[in-house]
Amino acid sequence: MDCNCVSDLLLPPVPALWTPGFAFPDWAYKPESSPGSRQIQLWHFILELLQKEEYQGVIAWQGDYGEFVIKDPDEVARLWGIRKCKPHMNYDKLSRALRYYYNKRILHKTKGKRFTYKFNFSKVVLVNYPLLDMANTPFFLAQNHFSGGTTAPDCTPETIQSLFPRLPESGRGTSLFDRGTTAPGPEGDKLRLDTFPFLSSGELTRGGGGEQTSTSN
DNA sequence: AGCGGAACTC
DNA sequence: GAGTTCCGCT
Repeated sequence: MDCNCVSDLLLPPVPALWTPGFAFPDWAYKPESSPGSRQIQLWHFILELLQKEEYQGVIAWQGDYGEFVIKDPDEVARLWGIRKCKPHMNYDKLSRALRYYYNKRILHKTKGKRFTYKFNFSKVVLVNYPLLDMANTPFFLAQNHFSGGTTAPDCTPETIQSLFPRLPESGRGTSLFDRGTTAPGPEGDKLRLDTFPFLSSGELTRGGGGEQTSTSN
């Protein structure tokens, strides 16, 4: 009625554009919780932003594998607020939700680095596909993951946008509600098993709290 | 900035 | 279960 975010039907598939050198496991994306849904998980949304180049000024991969930094906390919070139709979202609240993932071991904080978190992809995978046979799975070949991604669906853009002071036109010139930004591209992204360290080594090892101390900040 | 408890919603 | 909102503490 008031905020019906369910127009995730006619969204085109997105090209598997990825940051060079950063092979991200696309299968981490849950097909069910695609672009339109307000039931999207936060970590999922984060992934969605990270996937798109236009948000690299806002949030981007940085540092170790699975590590990302929120460059513009307010903006990320705003985008999250739009997606969830929560006009009063802010980074304070968002970070609380992020903290929720600590216990779930989906995320953890990179200590010493501001606004920097790290994914536990091993956990992410287990959460989504508990019985997934990595070696031979259709997910690797035929994954139709996201589309217009960050596009706010039917939260009535006009309504939402009126609630949010900042305009998307500023800086990067990325319209939040523009669905035509992603051109259809080659889907032949052959994912390689050896790009996922945790499958063999398992990077989930964090003994008892003693972690790496960063050089910055 | 970052943390976690607690009450609350969906 | 997955946040959201509010809070006090470091």
